[in-house]
Amino acid sequence: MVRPPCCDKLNVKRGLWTAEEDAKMLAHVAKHGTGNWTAVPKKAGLQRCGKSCRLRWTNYLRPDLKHDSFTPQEEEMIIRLHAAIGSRWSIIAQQLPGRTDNDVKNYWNARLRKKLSEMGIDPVTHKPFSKILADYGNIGGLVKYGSRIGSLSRGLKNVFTLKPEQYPFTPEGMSNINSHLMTTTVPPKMESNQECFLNIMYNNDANNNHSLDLLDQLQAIRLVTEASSTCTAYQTIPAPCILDESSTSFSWCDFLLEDEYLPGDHPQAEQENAAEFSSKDLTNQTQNPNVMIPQSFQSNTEVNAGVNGMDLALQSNTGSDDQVASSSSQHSSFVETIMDGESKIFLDFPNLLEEIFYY
DNA sequence: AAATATGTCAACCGCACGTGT
DNA sequence: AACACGTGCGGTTGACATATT
Repeated sequence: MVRPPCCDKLNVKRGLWTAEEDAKMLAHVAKHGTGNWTAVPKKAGLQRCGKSCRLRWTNYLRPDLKHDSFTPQEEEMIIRLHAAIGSRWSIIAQQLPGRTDNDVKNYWNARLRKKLSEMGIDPVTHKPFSKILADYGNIGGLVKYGSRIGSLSRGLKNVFTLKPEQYPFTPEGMSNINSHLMTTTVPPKMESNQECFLNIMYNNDANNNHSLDLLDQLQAIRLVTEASSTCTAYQTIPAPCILDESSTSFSWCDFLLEDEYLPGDHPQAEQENAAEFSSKDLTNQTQNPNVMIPQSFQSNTEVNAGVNGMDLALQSNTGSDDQVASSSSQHSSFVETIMDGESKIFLDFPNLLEEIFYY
């Protein structure tokens, strides 16, 4: 069933708002408050769609909005949160007082995405392009022109795409991709800047005053939402790079190694993990079957619970079908597994329901 | 000075979800 | 259960401003 348009498009004004329209809108809200937006145009004497009125209010006229440029602190926060939860602009905006989701989204698209790209970091996965292509090469498939590499956003649209003019090699020459990108596309200086940036942005920082709890919780949200989405998403979750801020030993190199790995890449680690999962950590797994926590991660502080969960969900999701199968096998269905995992997350982070999803 | 390219950001669109009937 | 409606969200567009050629 095709939904009818929310308003008669022939009789509504579109485009930029005039000062007069803004004044009418403000007067209406001052008198009647917000809500029932479909009735607002008529009541306020505006030839606008109700949706347009709401948008104008929420994105521009609201008195609590900041209209100045983003601060470095806000910029950093956006990058961190984007790394944690992706393009959930409304959630990110909630952590930045006076900013709207539209502000944050525009700022990301106009500035931050480009900034990261220029540093050789994929703005969607927050991983170096060279790493993404190296991983992609490891998969073993040939890359066709126009195929996606990295940039695994929910919508799968905002992607880093190979174009013939950008990478004018033939498919037969694909074996040269990695070396080409690692030696030519990312010069030493860029790598240095990249590592410095990543250390500052994603690793522990004594001067960092952002809420670790919040970021951990957002990680947990992403775990839940990603796990609750399609099975395909299991293979496309971006790496959680902002995570381990409390760990003093965490570095970018660790991140690269701890990142989603392919079965066979680390046979020893797989064995160790398998042993751990099968024995004493069973308790943890049953508490949250989607979050399998090996000993190496459990040694961290409790505040990393969500983070660890994310890491390991990634491992199980992206690397080992066996792990997924074993965790799922404790439940009668995939859906039950997801539901149990979700319940556990919200038990662990009860304030998520009150704070993060407060609208 | 004019043409073109690029950047910014307000606004629009379609879809999903929650709620009421 | 099915539908209508209101609302919110994320992706995209397009107008305008600014920079570059």
